[in-house]
Amino acid sequence: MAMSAEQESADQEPAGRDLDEPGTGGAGGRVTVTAMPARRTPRGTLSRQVLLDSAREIVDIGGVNALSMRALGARLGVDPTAIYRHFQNKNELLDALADQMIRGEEPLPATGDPAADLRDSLRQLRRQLLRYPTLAPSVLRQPPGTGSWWDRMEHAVGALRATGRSAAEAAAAWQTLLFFVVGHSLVEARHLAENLAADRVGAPMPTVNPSRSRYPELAAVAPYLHADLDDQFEAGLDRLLGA
Amino acid sequence: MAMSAEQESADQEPAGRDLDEPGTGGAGGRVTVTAMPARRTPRGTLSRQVLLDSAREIVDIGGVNALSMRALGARLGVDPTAIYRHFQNKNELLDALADQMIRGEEPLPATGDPAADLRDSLRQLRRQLLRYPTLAPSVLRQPPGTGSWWDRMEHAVGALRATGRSAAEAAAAWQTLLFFVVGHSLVEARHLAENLAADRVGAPMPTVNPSRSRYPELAAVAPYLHADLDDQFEAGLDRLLGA
DNA sequence: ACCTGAACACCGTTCAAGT
DNA sequence: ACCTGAACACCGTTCAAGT
Repeated sequence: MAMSAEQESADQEPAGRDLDEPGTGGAGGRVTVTAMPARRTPRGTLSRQVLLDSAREIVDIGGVNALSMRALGARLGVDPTAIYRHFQNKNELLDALADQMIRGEEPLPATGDPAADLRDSLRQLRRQLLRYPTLAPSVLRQPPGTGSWWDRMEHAVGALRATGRSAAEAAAAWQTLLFFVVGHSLVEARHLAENLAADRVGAPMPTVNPSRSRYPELAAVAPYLHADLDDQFEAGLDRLLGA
Repeated sequence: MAMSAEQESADQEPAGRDLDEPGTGGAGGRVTVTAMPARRTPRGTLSRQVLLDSAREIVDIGGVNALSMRALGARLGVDPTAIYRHFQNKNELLDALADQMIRGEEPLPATGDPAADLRDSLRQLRRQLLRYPTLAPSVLRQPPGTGSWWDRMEHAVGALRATGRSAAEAAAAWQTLLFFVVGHSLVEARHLAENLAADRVGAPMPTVNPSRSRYPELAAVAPYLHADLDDQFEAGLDRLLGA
């Protein structure tokens, strides 16, 4: 990741960062990631990679809403419209960002134990989404079966077949697993993003505490709901892979 | 629902509606949902319900990006800032919209066959998300265990227990099922939204056709991947509920 | 070839003013 | 009590111009 250390100079604003999709006007919580030494990037050094790295830093510090063409330009000491030499528009930039998030930086696990490798690769994907909580919903930009998904899919399907599953079984298992991991991670990511925005970190998911009269079933089951999200995730994998 | 029929007067613009999160400037594809008879809403008739209904119409016609405070005001013949009497801000409006999407309009199935009712309720949830493809990601605004989820959860957990599962089993099964349904539906919804934006409807998901040399596992498994998303969804439920 | 600057058509939100 | 209008501080993107 290599995030610049200078991020915490804007400590004056008490509120956290923006969480929600649209522009979010003047009210509290705007963090201007832009404010930087703003070393003017010399001509010819702008490139997709340079832009993507800066964009990821902005997202890391201020969330995806802090990422505007203007903020990105400012961070690099460059006119915002210069970005359009390298990306057709902001959507293309977000696509590329999503692709990098899916790919990640760690190699896919290859210990020789296919069952363990499969689980690890799914944990890896989850970790990757939780690392950029506000960017996580952008995974949906890359439909499974395109871009960075291919390598993950090849790896997972290979592992499934290596555990003795037929091609048909492996195909079906992969599709179900993937949707579970995506669903789980997106719900978690949203929760994480909300906590980051409110500057409380590590808050647990709201405990289900239903009124026994209105929600008798829920009340009966509440003690068994996994409070810990790691446990919940692993239990889901157990269920889908056959513990 | 009850969407006004007058939507297709803005037929001049060839391109579809906006898909992507941010404002999306001048380029093709902007549909102004605003253009309406703009009957001036008389004083005192503005309410949360009126605003939500109009907002849903805008989302239905132009996608979630067409929903701006200004557009909503214009649709009702009202100053945009009047909305702030009824919702603190746009996020609160989107929360309420998400809540209505999760709740839906059909009652939860209650045929007496708990296994069938459970599956039906999950299909219902999926349908509800696919009905507003661009709004679908907003389900993440309501974390499971809040708002409209409670009734769905009560219903599902009740059904699971009625099929003989223990409380612990029912809790674990529900959590896994929910994440699968959410993941599946969000991926589908994105695909749907993209097709609507491009004015091609009913296009299938991109077929996985990997090069046999780079992706041998994928190639072996490709024929078994469900091309049809309904089948894929049902297969996932089979897997999670024990066919 | 690559970047700049001004401009266009939008945003969400606040606040003083009107009825 | 409820709505309006002007204003503020933003957006993404285009296009002619500069170096």
